[in-house]
Amino acid sequence: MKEKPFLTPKQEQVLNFIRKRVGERLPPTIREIGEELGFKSTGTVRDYLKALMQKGLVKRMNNKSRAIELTERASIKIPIIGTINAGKPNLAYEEIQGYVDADDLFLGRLGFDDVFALRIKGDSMIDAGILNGDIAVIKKRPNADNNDIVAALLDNNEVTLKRLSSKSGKFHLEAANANYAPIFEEFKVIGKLITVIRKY
Amino acid sequence: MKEKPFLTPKQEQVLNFIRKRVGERLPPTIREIGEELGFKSTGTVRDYLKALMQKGLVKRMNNKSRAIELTERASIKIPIIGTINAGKPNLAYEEIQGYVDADDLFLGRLGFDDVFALRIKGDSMIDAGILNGDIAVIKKRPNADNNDIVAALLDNNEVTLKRLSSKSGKFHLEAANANYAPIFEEFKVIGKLITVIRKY
DNA sequence: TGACAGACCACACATTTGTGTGGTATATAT
DNA sequence: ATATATACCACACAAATGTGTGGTCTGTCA
Repeated sequence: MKEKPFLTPKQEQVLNFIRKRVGERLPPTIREIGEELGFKSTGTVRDYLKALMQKGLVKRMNNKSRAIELTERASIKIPIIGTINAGKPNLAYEEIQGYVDADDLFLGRLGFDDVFALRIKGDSMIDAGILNGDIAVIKKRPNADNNDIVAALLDNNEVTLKRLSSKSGKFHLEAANANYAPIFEEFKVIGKLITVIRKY
Repeated sequence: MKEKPFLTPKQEQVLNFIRKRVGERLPPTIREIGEELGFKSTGTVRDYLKALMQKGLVKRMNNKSRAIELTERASIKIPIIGTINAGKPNLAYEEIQGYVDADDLFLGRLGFDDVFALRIKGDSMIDAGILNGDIAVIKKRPNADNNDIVAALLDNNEVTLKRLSSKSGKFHLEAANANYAPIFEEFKVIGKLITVIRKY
């Protein structure tokens, strides 16, 4: 008995082309897909799209140009790999543990309006793994919970990233670095840390 | 003399709608824009698009449906703020220091083919600010430079993230945690760390 | 020997979508 | 007073794009 692959090679090519185009911004038209893969008939492409739809990989809207959507299942993902088999020359993707969705990995469906970023200066949060130069993505909020890392506005009009801490009912700010003293002065929480990104 | 805003309010509405749709996957058609903003003529929308193009905010391709692209200047960005003025109730965006491009902040124009991610287990790189649970985005490469952080394949078929180090001509792997000994055994570099992402 | 899926093509047709010309009206600049 | 820009609308038309029907050929499954 042969292995019945989930997708035929051609189907995968079609899907990959859609992935590529979606990633590059504009989903392709039916004719663009055909052109790319060498199909001379739009009907052929529709057959493939039908197959991909039946397998739950793409969704479409009727009569709308370029309205091809990748489903959760097919969207652009980065594989999270675990152990790699040394016998293989390339990464053994059979050992994939899961996927990181390229899109919502970091921004996802957040409204862009309530999000801003701070570039970290200094080492006051180094013990929390937040280094100088990192980008801290903050979701605006006027408050946060105990132990959350927050962006706070200090009296001197500076913004700082610190851990919110409550001792005996009152909130204060704590650095994650023994060289910095906690801040007990007035401050205002302006947002909560949701993501840290560091580029090398 | 009145302030001459860069964009009229309506122009900004059009731009924001395009931003929204682009972010949601499918750029709008001219008629979709008109519908959203209450324009009854496609000509009106084209006038706006023309204005936005002249201001260098959008690019278009002729005769292609939905082929509206945001330029660098107009693309979806997250502001990096610096000092915040305490006098204002909201974030003072006048003090924006720059922008992080939402897209290429982390994945950018990398080919998805040569990228994978590892979820960090353990604390062996903690002094490099890479914590348990972080996602390390790796670009596949068979080699790297001294001091690069790399994903390496060990003899026991495990993948590990360590700093590549050369002493006396020979490469070995070093953890960023005094509790872990350097690795002098055989290993193969499979990729180089390009980004670390941590979600809270 | 069907039955059926994969892999195609040819075309006609319907819709959607982009283009272009020509208006109207208001406000500001010169 | 006359441009010039904003701010629209109405249409006609063309090009792009999606839909649908009806094939052919091949291989596999039962």
